[in-house]
Amino acid sequence: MNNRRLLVTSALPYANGHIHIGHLVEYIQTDIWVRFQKLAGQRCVYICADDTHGTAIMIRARQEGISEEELIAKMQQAHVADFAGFDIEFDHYGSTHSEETREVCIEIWSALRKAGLVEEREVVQLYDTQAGTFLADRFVKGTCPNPACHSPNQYGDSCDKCGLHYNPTDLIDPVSTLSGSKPEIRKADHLFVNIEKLHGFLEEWTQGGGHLQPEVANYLKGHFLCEPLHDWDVSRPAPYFGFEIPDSPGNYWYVWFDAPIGYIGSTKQWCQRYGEDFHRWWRSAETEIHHFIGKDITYFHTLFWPAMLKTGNFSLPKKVHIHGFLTVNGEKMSKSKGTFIRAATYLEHLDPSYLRYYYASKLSSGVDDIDLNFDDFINKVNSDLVGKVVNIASRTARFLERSGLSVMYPEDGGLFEEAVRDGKAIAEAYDSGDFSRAMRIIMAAADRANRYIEEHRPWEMAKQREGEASAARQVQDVCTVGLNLFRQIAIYLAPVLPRLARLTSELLDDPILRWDQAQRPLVGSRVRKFQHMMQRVDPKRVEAMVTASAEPVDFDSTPETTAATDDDAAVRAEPIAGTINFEDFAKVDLRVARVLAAEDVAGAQKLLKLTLSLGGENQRTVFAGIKGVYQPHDLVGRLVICVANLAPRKMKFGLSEGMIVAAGGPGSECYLLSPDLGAKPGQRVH
RNA sequence: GGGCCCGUAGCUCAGCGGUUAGAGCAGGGGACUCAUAAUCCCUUGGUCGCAGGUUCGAAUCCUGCCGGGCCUACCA
Repeated sequence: MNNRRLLVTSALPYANGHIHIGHLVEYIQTDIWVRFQKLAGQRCVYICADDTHGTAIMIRARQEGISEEELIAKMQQAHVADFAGFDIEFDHYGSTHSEETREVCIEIWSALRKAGLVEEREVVQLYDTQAGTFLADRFVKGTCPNPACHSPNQYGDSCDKCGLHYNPTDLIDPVSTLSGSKPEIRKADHLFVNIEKLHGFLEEWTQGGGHLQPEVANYLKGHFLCEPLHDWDVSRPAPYFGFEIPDSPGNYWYVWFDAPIGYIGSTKQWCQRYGEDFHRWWRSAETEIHHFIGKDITYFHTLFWPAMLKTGNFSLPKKVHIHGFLTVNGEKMSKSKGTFIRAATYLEHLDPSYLRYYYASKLSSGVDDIDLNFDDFINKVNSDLVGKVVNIASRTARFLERSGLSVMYPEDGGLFEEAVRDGKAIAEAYDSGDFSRAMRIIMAAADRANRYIEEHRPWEMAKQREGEASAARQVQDVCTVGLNLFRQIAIYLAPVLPRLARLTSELLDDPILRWDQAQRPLVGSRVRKFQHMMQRVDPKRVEAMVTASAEPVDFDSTPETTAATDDDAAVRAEPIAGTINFEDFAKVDLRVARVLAAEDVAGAQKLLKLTLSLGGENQRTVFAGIKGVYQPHDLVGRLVICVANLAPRKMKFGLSEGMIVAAGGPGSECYLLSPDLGAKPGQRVH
């Protein structure tokens, strides 16, 4: 396993949005893996870049009134800053909008042509004459073509009301979301890659060689490779922000064609910068290529990408590491709930080490989703990192400020050796991507260290009369053991917590640079004055971060949303009730009703007597506690909502056969609900 | 509609065919006071989503169902 050459990539973030905590799962995961490999002595290069092309970028630049180049430059700057804030250390961070990427695109394209894999076909699409562009499905809205549905305001691919799938050209009254104008149907020639011709190769590559996690290989086999592969549409007609296809003027490569090529383009830039031989990295069996991606882009990285590399005569990935998605508190990230947290927002409130450790403690080599649960997050970080790990240094280093570490490593009951043996298992876990296993082993070592200190009670010996050399030496020995156990742990955690490794290096005046430093105890060296290495997580800061994230500060919000300025007084006064299922809800029969008559009830302080019509002969007498808020003559004729199947209740003034619904707290304001225009008495509310 | 993944103690997860199912955190009791109310010892707590099947033996394999997450859509 020694002396490997590794070229590692994370998926290229799209230049249309900011980095958020969901993205960070992948970059932190990759960074930990890379740092581990480097620490272990491998030659390892971490390459990434911004993904900059496509319609979305073009549109966004127009909206902001700047050029695409300005937009992507601005975004790249923001991305780089976010990554740096989380200690994600790329060897090179480039852009797909580069000459190097263009060169490689041309190279692979020529190879595809030469291999006879490119075909031209006509595609019918909607075209926005005002914006001067073809419209992707999501840029068209109209009425659902299903005669039984006809829901308005549906996207160009399917109806979210009836579920029908159709072509954007089938929409009734289609409207471009870009200009609001009515698009026209136009034809254009597109270029397709016939990857079915590489079916045999893809079958072999995906199913063997350990290039993919077993569940991924299985998934591809069952769903793509069991039948002919579809041609891949890789061109888009002008206008389009991207690279124009040299032998097909007016057509551009689709963003997903050049995005992965950005891995190679960015490596090329790195090679030029450091005088490396490009061919040794991308066209040589001596280099292992490792891609880290999310499961949503499996398809591109495990079928198209290997097909392109193979045809272009580049090295194929040794492994594509696929991770799941992030949920927050068990749910998909939500802008309104404040769980859609941008990297920059996180950094304003919390230490990046917390998130790095938390993700590490949850990541396995599988494709499972991981959940960020804030209570768990606070507990885990405080208890594992501050209570256990940092605590070891905190309770021993102070005793060694004067004496330094013992000159000979003392007898420790085999603890140091035990942790040396752990190092092997931890290294294997890191290498295989099973970080949560590594964290578990490390925390067990931390528990042993704390127990050791507890049992040997250095503080008692320290209290003994001054001048007792033997007692002083005992304190020194016990703390030398404790601090060495801590140092091992800091080395093992260095891929996850580079900051802690740096602080440990400073404390012991001995830089942590290599994994195998954990195999030999440090002796005789001085110990600097101890300072806190990590603060506990303050739950208030987490809360503040969520609150800050709930504000609609991002550029991505859809135009339909309104900035919410309402306060939460009502919800605080009366908290949301426990969850019910649909059946519970369905038991309540709410109906539209018209007020036929309304009268004061003699002797009653709050009640009005209402006669309601549910249409036809259906009439109800209802006593409602709204006297003083509504005048009887204002109610007659209006529509209200009533609970139609509520058990009748005998009241002092007569039988009430239902209830009308109103908003507002008890005894305070009261607002009757009424249906929108067009509702008829007797209609049920669903 | 199709698919992938998950469902084990209050919470987060490990175990993935073989002794009485484990850990951390939280809860309860005690000890200690060097340490960022940290640490140490003891302890409560589980029909391993449900129902069938395979097996000498199933949390672990198979089938179906239920619940959750996610992806995708004339492409699966």
